[in-house]
Amino acid sequence: MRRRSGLINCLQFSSNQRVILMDDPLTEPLDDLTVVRTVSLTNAIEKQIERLIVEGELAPGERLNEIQLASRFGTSRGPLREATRSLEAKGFVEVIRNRGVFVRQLTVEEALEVYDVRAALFGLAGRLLAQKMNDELLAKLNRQLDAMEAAAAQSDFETYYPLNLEFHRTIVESAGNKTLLAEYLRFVKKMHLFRAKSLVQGGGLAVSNREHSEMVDALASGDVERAHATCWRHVERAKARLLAAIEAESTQAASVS
Amino acid sequence: MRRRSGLINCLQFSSNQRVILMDDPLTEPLDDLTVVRTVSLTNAIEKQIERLIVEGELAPGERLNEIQLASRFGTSRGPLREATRSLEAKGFVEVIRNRGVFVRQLTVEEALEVYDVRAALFGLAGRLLAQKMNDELLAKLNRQLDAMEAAAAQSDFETYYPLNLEFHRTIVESAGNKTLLAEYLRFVKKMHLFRAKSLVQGGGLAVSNREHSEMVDALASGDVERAHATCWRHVERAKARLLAAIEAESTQAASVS
DNA sequence: AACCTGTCTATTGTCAACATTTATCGCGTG
DNA sequence: CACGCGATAAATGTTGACAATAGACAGGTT
Repeated sequence: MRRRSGLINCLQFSSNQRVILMDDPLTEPLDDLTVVRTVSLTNAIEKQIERLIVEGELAPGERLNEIQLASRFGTSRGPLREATRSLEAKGFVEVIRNRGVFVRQLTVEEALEVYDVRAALFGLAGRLLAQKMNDELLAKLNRQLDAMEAAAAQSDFETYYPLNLEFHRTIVESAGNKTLLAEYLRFVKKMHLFRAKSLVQGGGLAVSNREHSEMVDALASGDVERAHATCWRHVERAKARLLAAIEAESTQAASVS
Repeated sequence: MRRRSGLINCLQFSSNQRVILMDDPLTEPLDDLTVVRTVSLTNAIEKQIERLIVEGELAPGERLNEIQLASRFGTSRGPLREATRSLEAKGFVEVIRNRGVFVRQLTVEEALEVYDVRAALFGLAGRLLAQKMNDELLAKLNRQLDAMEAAAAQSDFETYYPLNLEFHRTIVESAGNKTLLAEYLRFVKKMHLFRAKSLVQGGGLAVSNREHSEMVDALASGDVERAHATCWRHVERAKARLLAAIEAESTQAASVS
């Protein structure tokens, strides 16, 4: 099949052959078709590789084999290379000339750097949101708070973690600065590149939720400076928890060996 | 010349044919050659396009013709497309499928968004730097302050502007957070995409320099919160000046028409 | 005159092939 | 046995060609 001649164009995967792009008017409604047309192969591939990285199938430090990935996605190397160059610019992979593309690895120092930047961005979100807080939004945040508390009470981490992400996203999204949101989300994703992902995600459910309550209170108070400081401090505390976890890990490893 | 067979590989330009990549051991010292070997064609092209955008040869909204640019750089379209995908991820161009690549245009709203994010990042820089200030660094900042003051006294904007950029860069760079520096620089570059570039660069030399003095004082005081607030406010004031300039421009245009 | 329609052209999307470099592995030598 | 060295294989860098799309334009119709 050298040419797909406008029939079917799909991205296929290892175990579950998932169809991403459809171009067949017989099997697909017309509305979806127009959507499909706007997505380039490069974009689709980029998203898929990003997924593989975030979900851990591609581990930090691992090399991305162009030929292998291209055949897996059912495309040539051209679009794949374009996708990896985009991912490089976003900081998810590292390209070394004549050597290949590698999933970016975050050192402890870089992870701490990212936390500081995230703190600054999240602080800005708090500042902006405090100025435009309304009842509807407050109700939404309180709902999310309750849901997290319920999950925390049962120590249900699988439920808690996505709720936690969504809560933070709501705050940044509601701040109303799209540039800020895009950067914030990029940095959150970037933390997945840190070797000890579990350490990042860990850190007391109940403790975290107490901070979340404080944050909502500060945001609702309308006190811009307080909201700013509270949101900033929340990320700083997460950074401190990570640091503590790393040190606990290393002393434990030292005592074992 | 189908193959360059390891002799000369150059990027050529319209009026002045500038040689960017050299691979000829006869004309180029070996040290430079090794450097050249590590730079991919894609990277070189990307940097050149970025230069064309920042210097204004490629105006915001303008389309980048792949064939034309590729022939101008003396390469094929492959590396060029990779370069544009990287620039897209960095937010300098916009890619529309089957239509082409366009130099990104910043609306007023987006420009103001960028200012807010920059304020947050620069505030973080101030916070970090206040904690690690030393005599040597303070002397450097004061030297830059003096140089700017001298240029401002003569209303020599051509000298003042790069000094101003360098001063801010010194602060962010000295903060010691590489992630922060990279993001900060990207946002500064992004402001070049705003239609009214002159408005961004404008805004009272003397006024700005008074703020710079305050900033250095705050950084030297060791008071983290004060340094944070002062640096943040400096960017916020620049934003306010831009906003005022835009409104002055629009009212002027309204009165003329 | 406005509008629709079919054709044509310029440009982008994608691919397969070739050139070049790096990594691997077996082999001989000190 | 360790170490360097050369042939081989595999992967990346780059290219030119072909397919498909969007925009321009001319011609006919209402």
